[in-house]
Amino acid sequence: MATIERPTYHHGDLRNALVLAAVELVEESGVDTFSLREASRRVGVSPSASYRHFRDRFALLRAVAEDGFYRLAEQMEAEADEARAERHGAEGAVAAFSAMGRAYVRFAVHHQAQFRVMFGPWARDELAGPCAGKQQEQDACGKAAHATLVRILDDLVTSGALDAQARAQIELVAWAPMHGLARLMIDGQIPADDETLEASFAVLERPLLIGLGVDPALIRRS
Amino acid sequence: MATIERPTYHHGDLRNALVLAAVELVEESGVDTFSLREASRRVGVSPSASYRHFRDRFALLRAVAEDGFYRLAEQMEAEADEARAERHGAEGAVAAFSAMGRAYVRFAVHHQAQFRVMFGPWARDELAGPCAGKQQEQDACGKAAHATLVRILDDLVTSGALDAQARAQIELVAWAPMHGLARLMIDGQIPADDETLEASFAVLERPLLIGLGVDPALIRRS
DNA sequence: ATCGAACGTGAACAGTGTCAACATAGACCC
DNA sequence: GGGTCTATGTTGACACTGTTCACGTTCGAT
Repeated sequence: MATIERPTYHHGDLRNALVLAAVELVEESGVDTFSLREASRRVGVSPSASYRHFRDRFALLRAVAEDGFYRLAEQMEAEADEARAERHGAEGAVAAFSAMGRAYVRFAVHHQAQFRVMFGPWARDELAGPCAGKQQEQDACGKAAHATLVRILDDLVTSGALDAQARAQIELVAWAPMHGLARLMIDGQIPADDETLEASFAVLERPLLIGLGVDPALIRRS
Repeated sequence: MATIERPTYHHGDLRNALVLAAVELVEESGVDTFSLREASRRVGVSPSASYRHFRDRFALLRAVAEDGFYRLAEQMEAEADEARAERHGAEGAVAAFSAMGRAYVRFAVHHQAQFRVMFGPWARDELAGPCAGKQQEQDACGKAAHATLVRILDDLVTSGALDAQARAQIELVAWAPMHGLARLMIDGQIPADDETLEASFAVLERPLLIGLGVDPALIRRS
């Protein structure tokens, strides 16, 4: 008794449809109340059908996370490129770095529930079972976003904006504050509106760059 | 059919017992699989008994969070005081600040699941129902820990270690990186062992303080 | 056209949150 | 003491969940 009429017996793209529905559900009502049954229902398929594509409920959530990481990487890359395009040399590299950080936090605030799923506790199992396909990409989960980060950090050094010695530290020194700000906002410790976001980001950015030895003259307002 | 023999019909301290059991359960098997029924079972009481003390499952989790915030505040305060005691003036204030940050991250790593509960999405409902008692403390949830933070930050300024103008920013500039580091560790992005903790903390600390304008000479290794 | 594999269905199980009706025991007044 | 009130705990039920198993349906290759 499928809740949605479907012309064909086979769905055709069930896996993706489930992930999409799961993203929606999670954004609507949170991770805790997320139910595999309701996702199946929304897609118009019996609950057991989902088990052809995901070993269990958490496997589906992991797919939601993966989807999030790809979107995040896209977003970060796009905004970083745009920021760099308007400037050149070290200043461009710093602007790209800054834009990437802002994009990170913005993504979190605009996709709160999905962001929570991305860093949820259901990360490192083996994703075996029927979903072993796409082995190539299985671990590329968070890697895409991380690769973007690395690329932009390297630019900071090669453009001369950052001391090569600081390069080893900056990954953590940049990531932790942004991640912290993002979490504090989506978890309700800091208001999660766009103005607060911009203000908080600005407050965080300067001391960080200066502490790392970046010339303050290279830091510009967007 | 209580699973644990209990001499008296009334438990006597059920509310606290439930919170304690919930903390244990959450640390053992994570937040997602946490069940009110199992907490009740472990205490030796029927599931419905819990509803005399908590409106629903999330109310119990909120109590777990509250418990965590008190423990966190204790820990931070203790370690900060200890660090300050060994020094004096501005150097003492900086040492206390640093110790507090380390305590924050350490607490998160040593009480991973509870820390996650503390910042979970079940924060701001109204905690009505039968648990309306202790109205005085209801919102003091995260306040205790936050008050500790404020006190130590003020010390930074009054001791002269920090420019008064930077005071407005430091709350965020200090909190976000520490919170970010903590989350990255408990969520598996960064190894969660004590050595990595100390190393990462050290990497983060310097640029932060310097970026805020603290004299590097005041920063000492613990 | 046939046949195996991939995909989807239905019914079932145990476990869950939650509620309403009932049972017990302590407190408080006489 | 006895008698009532109220806080607390129990039983039994309902709807829902994750998950599995035996069974249909369709697609693709031979």
